[in-house]
Amino acid sequence: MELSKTYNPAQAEAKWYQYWLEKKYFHSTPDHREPYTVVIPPPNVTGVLHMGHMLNNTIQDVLVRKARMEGKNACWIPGTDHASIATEAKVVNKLREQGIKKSDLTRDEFMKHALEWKEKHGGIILEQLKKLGASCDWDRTHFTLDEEYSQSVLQVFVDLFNKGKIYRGARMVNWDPSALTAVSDEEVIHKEVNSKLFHVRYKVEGTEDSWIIIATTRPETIFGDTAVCVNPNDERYAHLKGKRIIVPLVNRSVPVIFDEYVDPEFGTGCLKVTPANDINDYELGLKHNLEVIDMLNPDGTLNEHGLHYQGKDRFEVRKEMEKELHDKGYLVKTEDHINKVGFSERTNAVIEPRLSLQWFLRMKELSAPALENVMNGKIQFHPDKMKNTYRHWMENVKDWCISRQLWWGHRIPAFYYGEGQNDFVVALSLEEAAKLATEKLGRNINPFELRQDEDALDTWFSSWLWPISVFNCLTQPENEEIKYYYPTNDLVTAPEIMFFWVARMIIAGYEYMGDLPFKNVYFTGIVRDKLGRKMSKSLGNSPDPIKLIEQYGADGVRVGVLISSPAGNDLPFDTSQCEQGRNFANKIWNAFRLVKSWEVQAIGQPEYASKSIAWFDAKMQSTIMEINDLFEKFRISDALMTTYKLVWDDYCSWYLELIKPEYGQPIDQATFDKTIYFFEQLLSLLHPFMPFLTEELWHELQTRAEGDDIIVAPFPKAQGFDPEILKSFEKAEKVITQIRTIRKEKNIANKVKLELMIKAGAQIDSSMDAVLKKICNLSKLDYVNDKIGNAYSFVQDGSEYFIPFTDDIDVEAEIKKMEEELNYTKGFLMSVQKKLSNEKFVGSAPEAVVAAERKKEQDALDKIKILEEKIASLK
RNA sequence: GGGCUCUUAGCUCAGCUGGUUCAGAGCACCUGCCUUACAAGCAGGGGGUCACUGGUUCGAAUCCAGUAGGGCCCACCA
Repeated sequence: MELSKTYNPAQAEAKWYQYWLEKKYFHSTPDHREPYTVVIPPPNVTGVLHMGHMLNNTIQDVLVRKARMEGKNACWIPGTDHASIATEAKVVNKLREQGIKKSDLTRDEFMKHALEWKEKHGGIILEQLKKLGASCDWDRTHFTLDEEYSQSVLQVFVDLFNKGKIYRGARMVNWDPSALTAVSDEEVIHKEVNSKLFHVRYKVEGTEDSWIIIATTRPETIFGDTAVCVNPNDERYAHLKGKRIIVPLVNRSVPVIFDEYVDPEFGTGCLKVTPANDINDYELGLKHNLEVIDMLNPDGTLNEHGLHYQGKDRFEVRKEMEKELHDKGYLVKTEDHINKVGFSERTNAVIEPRLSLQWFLRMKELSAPALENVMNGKIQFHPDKMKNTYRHWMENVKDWCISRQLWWGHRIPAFYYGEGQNDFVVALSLEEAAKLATEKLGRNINPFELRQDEDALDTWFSSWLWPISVFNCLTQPENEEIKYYYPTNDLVTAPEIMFFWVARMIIAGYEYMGDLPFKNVYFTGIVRDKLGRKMSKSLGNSPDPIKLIEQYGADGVRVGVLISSPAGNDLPFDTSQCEQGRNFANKIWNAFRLVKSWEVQAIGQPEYASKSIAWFDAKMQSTIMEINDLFEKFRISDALMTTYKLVWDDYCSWYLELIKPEYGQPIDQATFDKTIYFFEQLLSLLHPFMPFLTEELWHELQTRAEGDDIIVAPFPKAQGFDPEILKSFEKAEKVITQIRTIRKEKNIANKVKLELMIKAGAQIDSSMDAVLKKICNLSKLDYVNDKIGNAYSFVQDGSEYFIPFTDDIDVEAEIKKMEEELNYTKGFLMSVQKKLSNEKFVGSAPEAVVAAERKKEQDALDKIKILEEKIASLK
């Protein structure tokens, strides 16, 4: 059958993925082998694959496949995250389109809709990962809202509550008025925005015409003002001591308070205080015992305190108030101002500080072992410098607000028996709660008297248990699986979620397992477009990964995303990289076509072939050492590049060209066998990066016995090798390049045979002569004692090489070329001699270094001598 | 504002504890080639005061200090 000139990925990909699944190669159960475990960073259940996932999961698959080939019991656990805010927002939107308001639904009804949504869209992303070749154990797919998983989340909540780590309290939280929920500090993105600084005058109470001017960016919060604050050292306002101020529009009388918090340099040095709507003002309020007036509804509109603005959104109010304040003579001036505003990561709404009752987790003590064991290297970060960022956060860790005012999530297992702030118990079930309440109150409490907390837990409060709960350790303690697979080995994730997820998993690991959750954390970079912008859906600058796979093949895309993506570095992605990957796949395919085309016969092995085999074997062994070393250091891109060069340059460009029989000629058995063996070794090295192509060729090269598949073939280990062969070959390479250059410059076709005469220098190495003869298409290779006239010549490693003219040449040009080389060598010699004449250098540098310089000097002198003689002879 | 980090070829990056792995790789570029594995290819080639300024040293891309400019994280200046 005629083989296609190019590799056709689509067919191979479908075939082999199915094959691997059928053979259960991805499936893992505990056995006697060393485990190698990776848990996937669970993508949003309703998400679709983007380039970030591609990068992240390709790296994981490379690690997992390599471990599997190394004979480890590789287990890569997939799954999805319920992503409460994001998913609930999607469901709410969808319902709105259908004319259904969330507020019209009961919690159960809403959950039903959400689950339907999840059934419909859930897990698309996992199907997409299969296209990429991800070798996850799909039998172990988890979802953070699954029953058993949920059970473990609630158990942890109850446990931490009982340990006194969880408390409920009124706190200023980041309120998302769009999602109607509190969000954590980490979910708030601060951005600089252009705004206005409004200078508004407030009248001093009891005076006719005495005013103070306050600068604010948020005039609408005037309705919540309960004080005016100045710096006690500010002379300008000393006269306000004991005075009260009338807040404009509302005509509320508020006290003047003095606090060093106020910066006299900013604005007018006079601050309006709205404790309900600003975190700093809140602190001031606590300190100075101020009244708290919240003028905002949860959805960001003004409430009854907003008077005639009631029901209008805060931003609309700001605009209208500018006019009203101006018309009524309160607005002194406005000036442009740049300030930072917090936006919700999920909904992009402007975050409002809001006072509310929330649940918190005390972090300080809990996080101590997590900090310690990263800093002491028990858990390693790649790149290592990420530790610094981690340390900074951990040392300043704040309590974690774990409640969210959402339904799509784990409902907080707190049950209220009264209206008081502390009239509740925490338990795993209603019955248990009733029992506890009965004990607590000393009177009988029935389950139906209890009311469960309406809030759900922050999504990260479930994902922080991921490496533990995928093995059901909390619900089935000490089970075989957790004992076998935990701690997991490597975690591959994005630096953005170092605090959200990585840090908290480490915390949970030490708290619940008494041990680290993973040994290595590999931080990928952010995938950016050509212009350096982050690839995102909203910008529309992210290519569809599935289309890319269709276009370039999964292997091509995998190579494309890995080829220039060192750990921790951003990946500036361009589809041309996938082209490079596809071309590489094609190159390998064609190497296979060549090998496949040979006819094997029982003939003797030529010397050039045995030499080439010896060289390539040494080259491959030394490169395998390098590759394994790079893997150990998690330098995945470099490992790929090193493999790439071994295959393309050394195997295809050098080795195959060397041993290739002339057209139509057969090849000897020994050489053929070795060539196949090398090919198989290379395919094995490539398999983690390019799983489909390698499996395809593995089976094309030979008919295989049952179970002889590359996915479980041993990953090559370096054998010993003779470095001298590598050196000899390197020298030969230089000579070959010289001859090729002559051919090109003199326009001598490759098929024209040439003669080569060598006047050997002291360091001549003739071990590769057969190779030289073969690849340079030489009819003759002889050693001579005297120079050859009428020949092209060059000097390499102290020996002179001559190629007798095949026809007339330009002598002048030859002389000119040699004179140029002579000049360069003389300059080089001078610099070396200068160094050697420096007594301090000779005195203080190590002997080896001085000796090396001396050798350089001698070599240069030799070369100059040869060149001068040559020029003379040509003249 | 604080902390961390970076600056090497047109682009993306290697260069460990200062000296033959010292100025490198891949891509891009230029010049020849449609040579029966591969033009998604082959062969050859050009290209960098290693951000800047000082210092330490016989010797600095490499160590130190400062300057400039990026990036990331944290932070309550209305």
